[in-house]
Amino acid sequence: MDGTPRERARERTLNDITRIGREHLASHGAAALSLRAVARDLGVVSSAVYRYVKSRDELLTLLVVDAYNDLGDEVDAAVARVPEDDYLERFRSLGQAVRSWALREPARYALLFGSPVPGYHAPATRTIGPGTRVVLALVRIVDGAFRAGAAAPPAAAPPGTSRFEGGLAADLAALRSELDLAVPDAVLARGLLVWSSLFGAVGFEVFGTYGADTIASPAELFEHHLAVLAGILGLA
Amino acid sequence: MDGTPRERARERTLNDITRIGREHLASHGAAALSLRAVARDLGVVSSAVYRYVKSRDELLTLLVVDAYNDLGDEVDAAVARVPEDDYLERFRSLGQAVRSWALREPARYALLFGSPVPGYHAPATRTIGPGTRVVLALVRIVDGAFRAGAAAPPAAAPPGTSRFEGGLAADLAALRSELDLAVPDAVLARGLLVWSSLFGAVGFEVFGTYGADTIASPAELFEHHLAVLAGILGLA
DNA sequence: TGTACATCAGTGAACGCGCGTTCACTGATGTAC
DNA sequence: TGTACATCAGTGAACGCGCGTTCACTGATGTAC
Repeated sequence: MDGTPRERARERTLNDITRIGREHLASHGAAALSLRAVARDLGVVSSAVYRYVKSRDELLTLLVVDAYNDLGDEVDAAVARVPEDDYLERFRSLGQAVRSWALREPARYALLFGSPVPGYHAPATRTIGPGTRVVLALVRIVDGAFRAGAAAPPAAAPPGTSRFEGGLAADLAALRSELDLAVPDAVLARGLLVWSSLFGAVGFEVFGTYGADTIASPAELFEHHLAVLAGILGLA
Repeated sequence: MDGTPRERARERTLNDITRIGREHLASHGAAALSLRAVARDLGVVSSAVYRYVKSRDELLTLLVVDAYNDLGDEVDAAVARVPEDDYLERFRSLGQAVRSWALREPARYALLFGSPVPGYHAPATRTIGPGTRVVLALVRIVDGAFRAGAAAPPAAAPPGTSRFEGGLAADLAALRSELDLAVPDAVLARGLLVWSSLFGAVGFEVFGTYGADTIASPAELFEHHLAVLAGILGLA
């Protein structure tokens, strides 16, 4: 709300650009996102967009960050709606939030979790923060449950694997210290599995990998998946 | 090897086209796949390609089917390498085959399991068969293990879900009769979860969703994931 | 075996389209004195 | 309060590029008699 009129106009235009970009993403996909088309919809000559955005890639970055934050906001809100000590319900709420966002915004979901856009590399400095919000929220739930004694850690090593050693143990240790976690390796690794499984299930649904005629009740199937995933995390 | 010389030449050229298509897929992504570029690499004028392929979309379909079959062949071979009654090992072999194919062929993996190509719809009649080979192989393992009494079915309903009812129960029943399976709902549904989880884990790795610096030992992490997934299928 | 004809692969030009990016410019809005 | 100057949004033309698809054509290969 503050800033000179010029600054406010500039911000409004930037918002218009990302909004139009979102719309093009939805209708034509990330690979076809074009500055010229955005300019057209903005009602402005194509070169004018360069006052706001250095290049097509920067527009993509804008949209990536925007989408990560939108998803992150929604997930955080969904989690916060559940009492802090109801870890199972917090987890399910997180999962449902991811799914419903993805179904509502398939193109933005594809931008974040689908095929990489050819020729584009998201600059880590700008995307890492927003890009880790969901997994962070998930890990916080798992860690909280563990600290509260509300999660039954896996009794034995899963069949066929040795205990955690070598590179993986180092990865897990680094994560634990970086995020200040209490969970042991076995639980943290399961948290990562649940993370990728969640997006696997959502991706199959959003991208239509289940045949449409095969699974007529995807919502129920997803409910089931969440329950099983909660089970492997030991959430009561 | 048979057919007239003309027919053999035609087949050779068609193979060249799909091979070049694969290469372009790998270097530029599906959305940028272009008949003109393929023609250039084939050493032929762009309109000549239309003798072999009706349109760009048909080339994409060719590549989709080709990729599904390549993956399917590799998975089938990996599974067949393990004794029929070693269900756990057959499952792990399947998972590893999917992962190694995906890492070797990231662009083709993206074509099959990544974002849909904007404006392109795979014709079901040609892709359903090849597209279901992996899940079929997986379900066969799970069903075989169940029939042999080698899988411990989940003891109780997962927490927070009712028994299978309504649409989901109908979906599962349809699958069971269509594929001539013996597994109960609870196991079949877990099979579907494992299926999507497998591709979730592979997709995260192929698409770089784990930060590269976060997970330095993805192979070990994947081993772990497979073991846990085998566990939720009750494979000994 | 030879000839007439049909089939087919590949050519080259053209259609109309869209793209990212640069550049010198106009004119309005803001700022310093 | 008024004037001189700086800043900045937006213009319009141009650059060189690539795309899918159609069309009438040439010339080689195959086939029927």
